[in-house]
Amino acid sequence: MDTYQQELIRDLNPAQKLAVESLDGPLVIFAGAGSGKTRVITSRIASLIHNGVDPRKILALTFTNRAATEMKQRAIALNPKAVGSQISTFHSCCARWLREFADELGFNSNFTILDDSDSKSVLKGVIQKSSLSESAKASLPDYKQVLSNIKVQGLFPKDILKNKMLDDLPEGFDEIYKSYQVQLANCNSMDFGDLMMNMILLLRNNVKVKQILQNRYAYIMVDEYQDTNSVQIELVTALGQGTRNVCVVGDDDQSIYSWRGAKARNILEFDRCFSEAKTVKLEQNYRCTAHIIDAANAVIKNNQIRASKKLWTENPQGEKIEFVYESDNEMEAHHVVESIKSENYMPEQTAIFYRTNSQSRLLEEALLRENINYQIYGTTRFYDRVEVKDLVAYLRLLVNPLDDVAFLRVVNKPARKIGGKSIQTLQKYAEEASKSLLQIANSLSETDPKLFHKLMPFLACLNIAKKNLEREPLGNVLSIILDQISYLKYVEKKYPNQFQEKCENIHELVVALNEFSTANPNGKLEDWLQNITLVRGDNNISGYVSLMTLHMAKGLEFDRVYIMGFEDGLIPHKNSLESKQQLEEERRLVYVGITRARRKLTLTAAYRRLGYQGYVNLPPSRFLAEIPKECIKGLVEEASYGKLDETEVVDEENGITRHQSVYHPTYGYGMIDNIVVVHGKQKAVVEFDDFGKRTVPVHHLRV
DNA sequence: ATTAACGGGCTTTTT
DNA sequence: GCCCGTTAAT
Repeated sequence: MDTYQQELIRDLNPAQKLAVESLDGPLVIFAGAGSGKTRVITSRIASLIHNGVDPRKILALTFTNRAATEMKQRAIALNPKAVGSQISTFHSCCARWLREFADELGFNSNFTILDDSDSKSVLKGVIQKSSLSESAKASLPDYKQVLSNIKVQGLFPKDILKNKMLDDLPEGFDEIYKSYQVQLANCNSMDFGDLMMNMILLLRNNVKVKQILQNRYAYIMVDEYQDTNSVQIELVTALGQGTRNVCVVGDDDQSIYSWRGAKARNILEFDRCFSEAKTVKLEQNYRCTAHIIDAANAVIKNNQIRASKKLWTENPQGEKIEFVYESDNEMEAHHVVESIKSENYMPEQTAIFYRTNSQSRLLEEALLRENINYQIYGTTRFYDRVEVKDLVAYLRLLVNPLDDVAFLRVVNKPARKIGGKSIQTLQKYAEEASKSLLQIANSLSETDPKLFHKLMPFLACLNIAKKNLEREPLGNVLSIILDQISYLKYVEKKYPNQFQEKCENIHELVVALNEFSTANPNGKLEDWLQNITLVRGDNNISGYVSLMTLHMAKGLEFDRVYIMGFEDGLIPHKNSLESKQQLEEERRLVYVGITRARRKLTLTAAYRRLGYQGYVNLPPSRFLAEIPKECIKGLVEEASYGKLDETEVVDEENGITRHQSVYHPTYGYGMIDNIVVVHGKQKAVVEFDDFGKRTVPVHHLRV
């Protein structure tokens, strides 16, 4: 062993060393939270290259772009040659391979990748054209969910027809599925599921492609293996069949994507495909305080379906976990923000987690009020904004003229008096001629001059933009489009209140495009487009507090963590209360959340929560009762966990009851809306005449 | 006859 | 808050 390798494994524990040194042959690494998983994988990559393996023959697959980026950066830090290795997400890899082998599948390599909302609108069109009953047509969201479900199981339309066991599918699903795929093929487009499915199709049926890819990669590593679905398993096994140097890493206790087709038992059954596989368990946690690890272990041990494994740590006990029970969700947000202000953790080392995306709104408002910079991971993505999606649709049409989805999105934006009827006739023409909407639109000058006239400005804009595509930086091409269609004017008229914000987004888009052109002088618009569909903006900006769902939190770590909405109905979610399996997954979600915190953790709940319609009362989460008392402070009576206390609290002594007019020394006059217990103390929720709704201690009030 | 604008009903988690 | 069905405007 030379000095480089000695340095690489210095201060690794024995299990980690074993994992880094077992380079050849199949290997399963069970890696508990904070057990140094990424360090192990990246050291393996560095070591392989150091041993003379061509970096390009190393493939590492992850689920999130963030994981891929981090892995790549850390591998490069250990061995600069790792820059040549392919480290990216399943979806990006598949997209890359599919562009390379598109013609083998009858696609053009500039195909469009449809995101979920695009896919939904195609599905909507297909259902409307179908011969389904009206009542079946009404349940569109069902179809979208079923379709995604079917695809993550790797079922093609022909499998649906054969498989009579799938008889709980909605009416006419097989027909819808078939025409949906035909429609997508006509548009030279693929949805997220297709990226995986089409790759499988190639590997199954195309020996040439299979051999090329098997020879291309000598070492394969898969992160978060507990989250793989059957299609991804098939992909990994097919690619790894040649050299059998397949290393998978995961933790069944962190399996939180079963609703997306992930099968945690994949990691337990890895040796079914690779019978000679070795196993390594990483159980020492280097991340969290002992209190946090104790709490996490105590919670997860209530799950019955799991491999035996126990996380331990040598870290100090640290501060107790804190439970905070506030009167409503607004106060909950307020409390978190005040807490962040009062403590001195670095903003980029502070994170706030919640179960549903909608919970972020109040929190954002509270953070904005206090001028705390924050960033949201995941949805509400920049590229999901209407104005950005519209402009991206214009760009998509430049690259892929068959993209009917993009066409339909923007043909009438800004309004050009092209509504449902015009679209119908256009679709009829297109179908008769077997052309895309854009192609047929361009050829209407004789057949339908009236419609053609209405389409003119739209078509002209695209033509002008296309002419500039070769010679101008991409941002300038977008500016030309903006100018041609007077898009800013349209936005100002349609969204007067959000005009400035949307302008900034548009400007940012132009800048992003120009930056891309500068960074990749030979970069094509299609490369940029693929990136924005598959890559989310998710880097950790310094000076910013991070907000995200519990699902997004996996794989991250922060000194200071808050988990909000720790209530039965949110955590566990109300839709998961029915089955034991679903409840266990919710518990794993809590486990993931807890183990993100390095130093201090706060769980918050609200007595009542203002939702889409009025207030709902949710009891504190049942999972609180599973946390040992010595790890946590601030709990109210145990009896209330998982059960709602309906009794109204009234302060008889002071004559304070609901709907009572009161006076507060700071806020003046108001009316009591409700009286609640916070931290065992009575507080009144008061609607003040001049200050709106506030929660104040009862003893500050005068009748 | 068509298109544009307005108000009502739901909201889990994501590549 | 977002998507959809209804009404008002052309």
